[in-house]
Amino acid sequence: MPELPEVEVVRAGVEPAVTGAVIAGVEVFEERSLRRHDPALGPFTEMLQGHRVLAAVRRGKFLWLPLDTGRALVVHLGMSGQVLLRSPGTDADRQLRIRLALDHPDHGELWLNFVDQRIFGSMAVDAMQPTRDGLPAGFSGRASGPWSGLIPSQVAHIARDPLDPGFSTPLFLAALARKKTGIKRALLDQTLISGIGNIYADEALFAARLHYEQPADSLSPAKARALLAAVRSILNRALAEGGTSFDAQYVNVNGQSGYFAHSLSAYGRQGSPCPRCATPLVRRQFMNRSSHLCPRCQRLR
DNA sequence: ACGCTCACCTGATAGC
DNA sequence: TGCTATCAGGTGAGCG
Repeated sequence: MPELPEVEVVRAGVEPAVTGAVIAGVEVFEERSLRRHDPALGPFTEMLQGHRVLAAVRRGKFLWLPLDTGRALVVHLGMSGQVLLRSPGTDADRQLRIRLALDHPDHGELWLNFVDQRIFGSMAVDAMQPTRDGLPAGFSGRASGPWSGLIPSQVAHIARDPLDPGFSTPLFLAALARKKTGIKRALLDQTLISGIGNIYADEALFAARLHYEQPADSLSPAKARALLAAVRSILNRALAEGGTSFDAQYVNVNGQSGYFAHSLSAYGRQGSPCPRCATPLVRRQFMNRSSHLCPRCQRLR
C-alpha cells in the first residue's frame, strides 16, 4: 500500500479494534515476516501473548501499537503488506504471514491478519525510547498517554512526516539545502521527511514543476516551500479519498480499496497528455524504479 | 560522514 | 501451453 495516506488509513482502521484489547493468541506462519524483530529482546510471541494494546500510532509509513509492557508492536507494510480485521474462524487470507487473536472488552474477539505478498514488510516487538524533541512521537488520533512521548527504537531515526504538528519546516528546509543529491532522492529519504514514496514524490514534483534530478541544494527557499506545500496538499487529498489503490492488493482493514488512483496527475500516466500542457508524459528509470513526469513542465534548470 | 547501489521477495502480466 | 523478462507503492546494509 503503503505511503503515508495508506498507512494512516490502516492506523485509523485498526485503532478502535485494538485499543484496550488483549492479545490472546499469536500465530506466525512466515518467520521472514519477523525480520525486524530482535530476538535478543525475547521471543516475539511471548512478548505479545496476554498483553494489552494501548493505542495505534503512526509516523510516516511506520505504525506501532504501544503495549502495557512498555514496549510496542511495530508494523511496517513494506511494498505489499496489509492489515485485515477478520471474525474469528474466517478462512485464512492468501499470503497470511502473522495472525493475532484479540480479545476486546467491548467488541469481543477479533483476528488481526498481517498479509504480505513480498515479505518486505514486518512485525516486531521493540523497546521504546523518549523522542529527541520531547513532543508526541507520532499521530495517534486523539488518544494520548505515557506512551505518547516514546518512540520504538527502530523508528527513532525516521524523520517526522509533513502532516505531524511537530514537523519543523525550518529544519527541513535547512537539511534540504545541505543535500548533495537530486530532489526526488531527498523526498524519498525518510530521515529527512517521512511518509513520501514513489507515487506521491512523482505527484508532488509534477505539482511543483520540478525535475526529479534537480539538485536539492539548488532550490530557492520559496521553491522548497512550494514543494512542501504541494506534498502536504497531495497527502491530504489522498487521505481524504482513503488512499491510492490500483487493485485488490491495497485495501483498508475491511478489505476495501481507496480512490485516489483516480486523482493521479503523473504517476502511471506515461503516454497520456500532461494535464497542464498536453505534452505526452514520460516514464524514466531512476533509482531502480520509475519516475513519471512531463518533459516540458518539469525541465532540469 | 555521506551518497548511492543493491539485496531482500512473490506474483501478475506481456511477449515470444 | 510454457518459458522468460519486466514490473510493482520500501528499507537499510554495506560499499566507495
